[in-house]
Formats: sequence, structure tokens, C-alpha cells
Amino acid sequence: MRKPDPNMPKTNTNTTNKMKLRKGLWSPEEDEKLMKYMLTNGQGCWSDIAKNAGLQRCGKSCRLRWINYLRPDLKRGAFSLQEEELIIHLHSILGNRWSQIAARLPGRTDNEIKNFWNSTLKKRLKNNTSTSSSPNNSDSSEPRDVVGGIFPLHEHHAMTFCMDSISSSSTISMPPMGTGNQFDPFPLLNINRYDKTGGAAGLLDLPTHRKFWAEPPFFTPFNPCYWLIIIFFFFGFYFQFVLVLYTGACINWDVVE
DNA sequence: AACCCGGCCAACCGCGGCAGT
DNA sequence: TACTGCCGCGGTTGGCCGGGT
Repeated sequence: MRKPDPNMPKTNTNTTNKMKLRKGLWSPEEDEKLMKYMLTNGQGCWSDIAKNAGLQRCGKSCRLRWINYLRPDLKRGAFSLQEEELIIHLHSILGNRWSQIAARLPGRTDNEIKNFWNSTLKKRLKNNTSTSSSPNNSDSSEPRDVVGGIFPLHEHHAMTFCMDSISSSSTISMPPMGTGNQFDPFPLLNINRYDKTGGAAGLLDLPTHRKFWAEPPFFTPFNPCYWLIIIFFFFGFYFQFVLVLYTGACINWDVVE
């Protein structure tokens, strides 16, 4: 990832009016201030952070800078093949819900993934679909329909990656805000009940907001009703099956007699 | 060397939702 | 209930960079 040139801070800095908030690229001094403040005081109200850290930035700008660049648990460098495949797979399920996709890729930000998708993957997939004839193409994981692609070919990659990410998350000193690093029993189904940012909304078309934290989806294994319904249907079909067998046997006995 | 152009990426903007009053 | 402030998200923009001509 390219860093902003420290020698050329192309900002809209208004040095004449100190009340004006800075915009544009962050200078190394600003980064240092924000980093120092966040490491000593932790997260809080972003507008207060901007003030207390001595930054002439709006809270929003500080938040973005911290999340996308300064956070210590960020992974730098190019996306691995596994990450690429996972992004493609998750995008096929979740669509442009970048924050939810980012929550499945520890150390990656939604902005990073969004940019990567728009600049690289989108084009590559487009080329692949236009030249989609080769079945041996290893990069053939173009976006799938949710109906047909919940567990596509590359599922094992995605699953192992998620599990790896879970196990490695314990070493992260400062978990990102929101989601991402909590244990998720169903990483790809996205029904993590601890997910405050939407959880199963992507799949189940539930409202995508933080309310999900208080109101988890109804039809999940976490709900006793889920198991009652399963048991009801299971035994219903079972008894029907037994009944059919029994009546069939009776008829045969009649024929024999 | 100068210019053009497309890719990439950091940052901004607008919107929607939540929480507090 | 209405208003306000804040947060988080997704879309968009602006500018740097490198390759091509």
C-alpha cells in the first residue's frame, strides 16, 4: 500500500484560520499525534479525540485514518490468493457489504477490500466471464448466486482461512472495533450472534443495522424453536414412513394368506 | 524529455440508523 | 415525538505513480 508522500502533503490546509478543519492527506505529525493518543487513551468519542489529540481534523476524519491506516493490527501488503478467493466468495454472498466482508478478513479494512475489488478483482472476473470457456481455470470463482453458491467449490479454502483467522486473532493486541475477531461458530453463514453490525442480514435479508445485536435472527440453531421445528418435521416424516411400511406389509400378508 | 493515460489508493461525502435529551 | 450528535457504511473523487508514446 502506498503511503502518502510526507514531503508533499497535498492538503487543503488553511493556516490562516485555525478554526478551519484540515482536509486531505494526513501528515506524519498528525499520524503520530493520533497514534499516540489512541494508544494511551483508547477509543472514545471521535470528535473529542480530534480535539484532545490536538488535531485540526473532524472526528470522522480521525476515525477513518485510524481504522484504515494507523490501527496496529492492520495487515500490510498485497492480498494473498486465499484472501482473494475469500473476498470473491464473500462478495458472491454478501454483495457490496464491504464492512461485513472485512470482518471476515482480519487485518484488512473495508476500504482496502473495496478498492481491491473495484480495481483488480472486478476486472479479472469480467475477463474470466468473457473467456469463461476454460474449465481448468484456477480463478474460475466468479460471483455466484446465493441460491446456487452457498457452498461452492472453494468453500474449503474459505473455511480454513476463517478458522485460521480465528485462531490467529488471539494474538492481536488491539481488536478492531465492531466485529471481526470474535469467535464465530458459523463464519461463512454469517450468523454470528455477537456481530453487532448486521450479522445474517446479508443472507437473510434482515435489516442491516446494529439492532441485530439485540434481535438475533429467529430461525437459527440458537433458538429452541429451531430444534422443535426440526424435531417435529423429522418425527412427522419418520412416522409417516413407518406407517407406509406397516400398511404395505399388511397388504403383503393379506396376499400371502 | 515531455506529455498522456489508466491504475491504484487514501480520503471525502452523503446517507441512514441509533442513542440521548 | 422531534431534534441533535455521533457513528458506521458504501459510493465517489482527487491525486500520485508508472508505463507507453
